Amino acid sequence: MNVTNTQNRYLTDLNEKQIEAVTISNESALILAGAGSGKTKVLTSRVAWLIHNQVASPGGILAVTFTNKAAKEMLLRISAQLPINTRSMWVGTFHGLCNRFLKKHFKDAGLPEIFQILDSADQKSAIKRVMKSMNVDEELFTSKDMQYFINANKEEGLRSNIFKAYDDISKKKNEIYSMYEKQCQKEGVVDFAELLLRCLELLQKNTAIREHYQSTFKHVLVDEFQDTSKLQYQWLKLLTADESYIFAVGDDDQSIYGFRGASPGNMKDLQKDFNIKNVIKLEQNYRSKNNILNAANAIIDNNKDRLGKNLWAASGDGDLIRLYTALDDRLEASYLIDEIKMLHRAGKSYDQIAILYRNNAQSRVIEMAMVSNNIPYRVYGGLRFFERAEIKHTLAYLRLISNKNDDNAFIRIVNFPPRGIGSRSIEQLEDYAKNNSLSMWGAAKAFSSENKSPKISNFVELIQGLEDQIHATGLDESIDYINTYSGLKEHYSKDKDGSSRIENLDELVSAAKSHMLDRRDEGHENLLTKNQSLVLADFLDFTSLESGELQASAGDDALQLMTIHSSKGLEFDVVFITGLEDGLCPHERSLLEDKGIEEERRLMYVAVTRAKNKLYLTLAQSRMIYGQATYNLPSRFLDEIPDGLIKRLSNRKEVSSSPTRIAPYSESNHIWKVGTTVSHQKFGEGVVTGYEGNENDLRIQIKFSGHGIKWLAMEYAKLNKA
DNA sequence: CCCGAGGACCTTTTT
DNA sequence: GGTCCTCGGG
Repeated sequence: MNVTNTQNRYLTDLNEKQIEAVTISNESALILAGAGSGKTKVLTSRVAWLIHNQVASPGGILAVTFTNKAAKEMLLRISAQLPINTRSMWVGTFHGLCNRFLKKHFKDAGLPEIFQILDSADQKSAIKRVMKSMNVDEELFTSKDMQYFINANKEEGLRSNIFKAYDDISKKKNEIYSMYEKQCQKEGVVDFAELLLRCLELLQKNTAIREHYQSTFKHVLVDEFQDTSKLQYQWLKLLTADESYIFAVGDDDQSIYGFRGASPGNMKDLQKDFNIKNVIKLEQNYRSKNNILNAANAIIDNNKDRLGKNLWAASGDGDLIRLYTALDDRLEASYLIDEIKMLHRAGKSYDQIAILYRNNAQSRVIEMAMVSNNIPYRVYGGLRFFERAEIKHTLAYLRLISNKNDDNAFIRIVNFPPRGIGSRSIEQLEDYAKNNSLSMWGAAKAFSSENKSPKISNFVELIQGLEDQIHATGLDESIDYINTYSGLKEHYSKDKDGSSRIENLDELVSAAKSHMLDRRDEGHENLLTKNQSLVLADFLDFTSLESGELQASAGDDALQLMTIHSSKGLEFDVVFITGLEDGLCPHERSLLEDKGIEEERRLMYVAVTRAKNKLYLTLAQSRMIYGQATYNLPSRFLDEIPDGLIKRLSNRKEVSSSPTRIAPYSESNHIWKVGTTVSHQKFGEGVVTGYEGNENDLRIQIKFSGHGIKWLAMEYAKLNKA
């Protein structure tokens, strides 16, 4: 490879493989980028290289990621490398870019100019409304099932008029789906899946638009390609015409989002569809010590169907991996405390230490231990800023002002804060709206002009007053005004724990302010001054698409607590992977799924490769799950790590004072293994989810499909293997 | 309208 | 065990 080119300062600190990836010419590429191999660096250097060498203009580049955080990071790093403005580049998330397309071509997409985006919670309540209006009770299936049905079909590109019902239930579901589509269209709202599907359909149906973008985007770059869904892949294909090239970066071993539609098979399809001759593998790892990498390599080697790669580092072996077995989950947590205190005394800052777990429920015990030991910590995940109830309330006022057809928003705030418009009045409005094909707002206005209800008239006036305010002053001031005059602040001031909610409402004002400043920096001055309605709509898009990561008190030196899933992409000096028990990690439910165990193994691989210098693996022999003590075996993944890499520690803090515990009964001694399907005379079919006791008194925990979770004493119960 | 009792639920998550 | 939702009485 010729790297002597003087023009390419973008290549100076890249390794040979990275350079090969960055400088690939006139062909599409699949870059198999292992954990810690400089994936983002390659992607942004690629953009810089393309532009610098005039292979592409900024406007000819489309780069897509999954999260806003990643998109921001990408833009930041591109502009750090290149002295150009990045405004003309299309860089963003799949949803953000689709929204941009749909906004630009709203007419061709069959949408109103100002349409609102529903987040999952909004979608669910919209579905509930449909089901209620069709008198479908949630006995047969829930609104959650329905939500899954709709999103899965949209993901498959199936509209309700194409879907083929195979039984009565799916027939009913499809009827609801159809009504839901109509309702969204009428109300001018679009859910997340719709953003993608609508955009795909726009490109499919409209040749002129499709060809325009195909000739515009010469280079389409995709990050985390293994996480793309089938729909997203189709979208990418449609945007990339014959003379365009796709540059996909991903790692099949880090595909952990199968459950939400990720289709790592796209990597194989890509090779075929884009005629990719050689996959470029980035295997040099710049993050972890070799003991850690070798453990990761050994674990992932048990998966079949990999594209295959082996990580290595030039940085030496490092410490052995420490494996600690605690008697129970509380003692596991106190081991964490001991180790962390020790590390901290040795000068390690808390924020370089992460505690990972498989599910969120596990954080409770750990958090309690942290609190009682005064160790600062931060839990990732959970409720986002824009998802908080009080924020959604103010946003609903804004949404209704922005789009009077948004019945979701109307219903949310018509009686919040309480203003004496009870469920009976709301039902009357609903009926009136239905009979006269009006929106709820339309019905309220009709009621108001006929003086049917003074309370509803007041509400109509309130909204109109707030709307005037929006047009009279800036967005942030208007939000402040709404917070007060809607009565929200007063309402929360009466609440005993309402003060934090009021703080959040004020925080929303600053969020609006900084959003406008960002827009100004991005050069959208026109958008900001010309038309208040568009300013508002733009802000509302922002609040739906950017869920608002917890305003991280970035300066704080705090321990990092998160699920393994949310640790993807991050790195820490010290990593504790906790709860390494069969049933938890791998999760018992994954054992029932096809290929489930392989995804769990990838999860383990992701967890292990987060660690730079020190890796701790911990497990507990017994653990409280759903209020029950459960006994699990050590995770099977632990057996996959070569012995030479591990230092085993066990029950270092023996608890002589604790009451006699039933020793965990080895699973190999009985036939009722976790995951076994069994049948019971009375309860029917079920799956073994745990067990406790000993030879003489063995009890098995079984989850029955119809009767929930039961503990059965094997001495009495008559069980058969199904 | 508010509050408390009772029931169902319980893997992972971004947009 | 905890949370979230629903429903019914005050």
